[in-house]
Amino acid sequence: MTDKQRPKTENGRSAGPIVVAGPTGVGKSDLALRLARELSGEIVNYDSVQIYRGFDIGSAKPAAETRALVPHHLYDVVDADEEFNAADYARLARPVLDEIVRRGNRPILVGGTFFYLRALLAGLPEMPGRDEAIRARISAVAERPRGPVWLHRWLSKVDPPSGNKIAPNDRHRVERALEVWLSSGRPISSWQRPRAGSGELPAVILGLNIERKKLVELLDRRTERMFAEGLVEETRTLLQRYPKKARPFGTIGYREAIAVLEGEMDTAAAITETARRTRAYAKRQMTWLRAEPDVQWLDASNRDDVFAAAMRLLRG
RNA sequence: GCCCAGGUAGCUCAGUUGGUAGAGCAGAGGACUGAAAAUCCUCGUGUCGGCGGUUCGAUUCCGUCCCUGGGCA
Repeated sequence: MTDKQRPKTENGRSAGPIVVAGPTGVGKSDLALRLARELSGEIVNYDSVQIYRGFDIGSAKPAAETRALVPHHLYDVVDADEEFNAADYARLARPVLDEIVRRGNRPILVGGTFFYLRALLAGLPEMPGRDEAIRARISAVAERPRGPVWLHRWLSKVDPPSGNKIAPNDRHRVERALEVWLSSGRPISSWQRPRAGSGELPAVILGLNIERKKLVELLDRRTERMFAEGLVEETRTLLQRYPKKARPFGTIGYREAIAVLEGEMDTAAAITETARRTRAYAKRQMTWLRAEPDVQWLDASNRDDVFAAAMRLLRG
């Protein structure tokens, strides 16, 4: 995205959404809040777990008091037992963004699920969506002893590029590719993203980053805090409302909390494991973001400094 | 002091019936087309505790010493 393409308002500021990105725990929510207050912004979540009702502690969801300060959108809008994915997210978020702009405010996207962000900003190919019946057939095969291998061979036959690109063990992608093939008769690799420009939303992407060692410290402490603040109890309550196989129960922290409730892990082990997975997650986020073009990197070691740097960047 | 079990990759360990060794985890890098906090891919030379001995060759067998854990005194 060049400055030329970016629409300008009367005062010369770019009017597109601001995206706050970076690994988990760097202080994205904090910066987003400050920016929102300064720029009459409204916050829009793009975190795949914070979107769920009731998954608060483990997802580090902004507190109610914080949310009262500035409009916050797309938190607590999905139930854990509902099917929800990136396409649903994009469908949900697009009108929210439009309304904010219509109100004359600035959308500030904050979260960590860059796949959702991409689905929203760049769009997804207009290919068939999820089909539970087809899914069921495919996973029935996947359950068999050599099932996954068989599925991957099948994929390679009907869609060589995908067979080549997707690892046999990457069952989510193998199964989705076959799902598209079965429901459309077309290989998933033949579906293209919508043309650039059509519906694409211009955005300023702020990438927050801090030294890895410092981040790890922050994450370890945050994990301990989550358990101290009652992550296990929160999970116990949520399990009364949603089936254990509900998607968000597989996420970082909740999976471990369930293990504690079932007596498979003691709290200390759960904390270690959660911290471990959090670090791995932060790393994956950095990998994604590094490959993303047009990210404006900011040093997030100090909260006041990032804010100042972000403002300078947005005004300049 | 004696007996037993160990000392192998940052950690937990496997293994070599003697030919200088390999998994998981950690760590690093990467992928990402409706499960994405998910799912997956790539990367492992380390005086195999020290010193001697036997041997063409020892991390592997023998001796001895050191260290750790447990037991007995």
